[in-house]
Amino acid sequence: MSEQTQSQEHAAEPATYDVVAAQDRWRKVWDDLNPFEAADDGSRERRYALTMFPYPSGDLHMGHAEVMALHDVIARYWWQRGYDVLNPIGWDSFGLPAENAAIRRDEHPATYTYANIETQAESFRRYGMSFDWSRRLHTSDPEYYRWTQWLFLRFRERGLAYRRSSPVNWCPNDQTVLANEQVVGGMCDRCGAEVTKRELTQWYFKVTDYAQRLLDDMEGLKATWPERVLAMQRNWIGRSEGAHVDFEIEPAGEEPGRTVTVFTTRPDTLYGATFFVVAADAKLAGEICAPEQREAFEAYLAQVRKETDIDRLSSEREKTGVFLGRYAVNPVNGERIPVWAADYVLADYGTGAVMAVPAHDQRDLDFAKAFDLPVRRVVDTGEENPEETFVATAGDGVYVNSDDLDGLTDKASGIAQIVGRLEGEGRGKGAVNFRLRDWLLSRQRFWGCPIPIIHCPTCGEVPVPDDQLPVVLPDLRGADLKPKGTSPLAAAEEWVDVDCPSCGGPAKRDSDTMDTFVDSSWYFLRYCSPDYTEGPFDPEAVRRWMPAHQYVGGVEHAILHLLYSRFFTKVLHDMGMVDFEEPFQALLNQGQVINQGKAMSKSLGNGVNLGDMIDQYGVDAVRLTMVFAGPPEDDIDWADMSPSGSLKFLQRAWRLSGDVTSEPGTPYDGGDVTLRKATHRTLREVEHLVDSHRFNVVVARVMELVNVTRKAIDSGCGPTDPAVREAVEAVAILLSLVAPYTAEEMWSRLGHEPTVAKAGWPTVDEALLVQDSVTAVVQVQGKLRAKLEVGPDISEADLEAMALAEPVIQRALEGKTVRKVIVRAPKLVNIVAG
RNA sequence: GCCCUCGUAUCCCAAUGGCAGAGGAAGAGGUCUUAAAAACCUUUCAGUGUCGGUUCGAGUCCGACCGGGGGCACCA
Repeated sequence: MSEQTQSQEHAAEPATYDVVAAQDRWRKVWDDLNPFEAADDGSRERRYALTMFPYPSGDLHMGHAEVMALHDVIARYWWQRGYDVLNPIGWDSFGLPAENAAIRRDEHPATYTYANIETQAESFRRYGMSFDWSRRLHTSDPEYYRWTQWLFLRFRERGLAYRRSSPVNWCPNDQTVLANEQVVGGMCDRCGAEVTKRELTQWYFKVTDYAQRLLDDMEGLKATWPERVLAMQRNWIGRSEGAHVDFEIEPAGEEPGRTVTVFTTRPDTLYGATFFVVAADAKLAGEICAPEQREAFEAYLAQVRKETDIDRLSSEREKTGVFLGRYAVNPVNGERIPVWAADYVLADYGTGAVMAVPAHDQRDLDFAKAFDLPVRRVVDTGEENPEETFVATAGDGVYVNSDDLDGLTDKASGIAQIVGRLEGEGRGKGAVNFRLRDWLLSRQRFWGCPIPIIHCPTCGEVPVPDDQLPVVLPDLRGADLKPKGTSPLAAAEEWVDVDCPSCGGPAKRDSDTMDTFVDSSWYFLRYCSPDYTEGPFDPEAVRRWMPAHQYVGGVEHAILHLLYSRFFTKVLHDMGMVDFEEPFQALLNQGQVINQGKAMSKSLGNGVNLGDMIDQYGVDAVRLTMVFAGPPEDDIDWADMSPSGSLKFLQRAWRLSGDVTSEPGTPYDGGDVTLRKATHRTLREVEHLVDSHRFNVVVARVMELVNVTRKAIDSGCGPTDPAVREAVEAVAILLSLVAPYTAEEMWSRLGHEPTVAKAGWPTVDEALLVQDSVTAVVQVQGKLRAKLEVGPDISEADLEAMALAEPVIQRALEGKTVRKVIVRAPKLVNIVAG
């Protein structure tokens, strides 16, 4: 500010505050006060505010800015309400990107990772996050992954971690296997390369054992989790009800007969089965193939193996397959039907074999058409006959050509009858099948948690004894980490070669590492007792804090991380280690920050750098912008944002604090009632708004309070009125949820000691919530006709009488009979007349 | 194809089934200023995607459709 303008100012008060200086000043004060460590002493009710821990890739971006701002509103609100808040932070610090970056830069992944963590930690501090830094953890620390390994071994003891050979998703670029969840549209979730299949022996978690419980327990989350997340998990688990039906495969020449079970959701169409299909890449196909068809089958199989998921996903695809030279016998009518191998049947769903009912399943019908196989309608739905139209019908209808089912008219009884019969004859039974597959957890990469298993030629799989955990990653500094299709760990001979813990003979360590989703499936438990050495967590500490009251994070983890964490929690429950079955009581998914129509990202070049925004507008303006942008779960279009508007508002709020002329501690009692009412009404409303996550409306309410306070000072009760002090103090406390630096500036200017973050929520005076008069609306036939000023506790009878006495109403009712009067005192009267 | 979700002013968005507008952005006008910025004041703008139903009363509840976003999908 120039000397000239300063000399013209009456009050020597500047019109704005120095954002940068304020950030520097309060950052130091907060570091000294350390106000956000959870006391965990039982003096106050506990609340656990959890935010999805970040992956340490470079510095923070606007996505972090949004989720952190929203999350911090909740945590800071809880502090103000007097709870003991657990608001921890940590890093999901194992993973491929660090490894790839390290290969590019020719340095150790740990160097890159821990440097990024420091950068992000510093940015979070600058951003004013109310984290409890004393509980910070990193999943790549041996003290952490020791317990990841320990948990793996416990899962294995319970039969929930096992090894098997099967075709797996393979990313040729990252040179590692992927879980189903990491394959999106046939592409690698990480690098976008086309995923292929490989036959490999891999570790799995038996998440399918928990499919039904994962589904059922979502009932209890309905009120507090977003419906779309529950819907996604439901889709992913993919429960379907039907039956297992046994078909005999006839002996053929030397080949013996055998029983093959199929899963079907339409056992009632069994009489319409005209052929039988086995997944070409299932073991079964090779086993039952007749010798004279062997050559044709092998050729077909080779062709199928070459296909990528992209090929398979294209919907307009012609059906392909090959006859296996064998016949199956339909258990209900003894009919012989040919057995084919095809790629439209999946080896890893159901039993890898289906009964084909072309009349009532479009895929089977397409196949029948391609190979000129018979079609037989067994349900007449009233639609055109699929035998002629080649359009399968799937609805209810009258059963035909179905022996004892004939004449039934609905699916439910058809299914019940045939399943009953099959069960009676021992040829089938009702069954449930899930789309969910077991979780493939091994990865052929270096920067992950080693699998604590030793392979011994004599003893087989031997777990590393608990007292030898953790199996620490070898220091491969300088070694070649480039992906080669086998884990880089396999090449570290002095690490791999060990004595068998069981027989003492020479053995080798398992050289795969775990999927990083294993690390993140239990970190929220570790936060409760991050230094505990007797187990992954202190059961008592977990009992005190868990389940987390609020989890905040991106919808991109709707399936993967959240499903896995739920699975882990249920297993731990069954092990008796925790006494709850769901880890996250409530879930909030923030939207994405969109720029130029797409989510911000480095590769698209549409990113807006958080540091730049902070330099330009300050931390508080950025936080306020993110919170005010709209409902938290909606996407934010950066083009609609106005951080400069946010800064303008903050300065406007801040100016109020300089106008207050009363002393701190002045009783508010005698203050201007109108302003006091506005203050107390705002506080009460904000309580409800925060609880229902309508943070954008919280900001609007604070703006409103700032506006009326401005008016009160300039043209109302004036700056000396205690109500003004009360209002401005309330504004500071309210702003402390969103704009901590500005709030602290105001609090200090109001004559208080830091920190405003712990000032405490003002007690709402119920008496000040009562309005002197209310505007009652009088409607005739639902249309507004008059407004009345009435007392808030007017009786229904009085209000009705007043309404009917109103001249406007009497005119409107002329020549009509009043049929009904609806009175909702004190707000509304609706007169029905005719 | 199945499932979830959203649709209010120029834009972002509010509105326990009860007066459609709280807040912001943009626009217009004004006060202050030599001027501009800042600040302050005033002000314009929709009948809620469409159709139907429930109700005394529907932006809100129900159904169908249209449009946007998302999930699942050769899953038998």
